[in-house]
Amino acid sequence: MSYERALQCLSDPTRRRIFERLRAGPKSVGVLAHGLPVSRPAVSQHLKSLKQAGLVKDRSEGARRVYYIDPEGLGELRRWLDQFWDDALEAFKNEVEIPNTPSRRKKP
Amino acid sequence: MSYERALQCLSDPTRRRIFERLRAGPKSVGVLAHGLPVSRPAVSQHLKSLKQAGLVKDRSEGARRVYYIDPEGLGELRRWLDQFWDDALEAFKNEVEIPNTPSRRKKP
DNA sequence: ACATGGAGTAAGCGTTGACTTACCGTAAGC
DNA sequence: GCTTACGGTAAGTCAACGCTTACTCCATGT
Repeated sequence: MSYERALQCLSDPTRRRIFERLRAGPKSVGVLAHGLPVSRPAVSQHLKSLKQAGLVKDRSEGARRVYYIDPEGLGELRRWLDQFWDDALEAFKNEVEIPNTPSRRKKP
Repeated sequence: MSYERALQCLSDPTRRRIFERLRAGPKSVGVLAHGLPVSRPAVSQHLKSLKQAGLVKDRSEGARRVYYIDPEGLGELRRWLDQFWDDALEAFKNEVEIPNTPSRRKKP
């Protein structure tokens, strides 16, 4: 239902960097923002998008908010891609190496 | 090297529609444009992007240009996603259901 | 209670990018 | 040859979006 959102989210480089940094483990917003070339509010906004796309979850840990990867959105994306992959491979076999313009050829 | 481009490409709804229509088989630009809510030049531009991302290939068939899905870009995307997926699942197990704010709780 | 730090929200700005119309090259048919 | 269909390119427009600064809320510590 929302692989569209996941794609949309992961298309942005900054958002991807945030997401990839979460791969090492859960991190707070401040920690995520530190080392990125954008301000902390920007990171907050990106995290909001990622959350809506089902790509991350968060829990509050005292005053901090800790984010971590949610396999949900990633799974949807994967399913969509896999289903595509199968069809694509099969269709590709029928189309491989059909020469360009079999009708007429330029003669210099 | 270019899963970034693939993501960027597939994030656009129109481009996705074009790409998904190619799943049924190779199609010319005109056929692709017909039935889409955008003009034919727009489709041309999208196809250019898709091609640069390694998501489609084209061959000329007389006066027509026929596009079809190229598994190359799809494969890169899939590899990136899969590698992510494994890490994400494992990391997720350690983080499931940690309650919010174990320290202090609101009492109404 | 007050001060501090961590994080989400609002408003505004600037850029990116998806779309349009108009134009140009090229291949097929008369 | 000329004409017609097909498709890529150019230039310009407008909305979407990523970022910033400012403000506010909440949780902790002294």
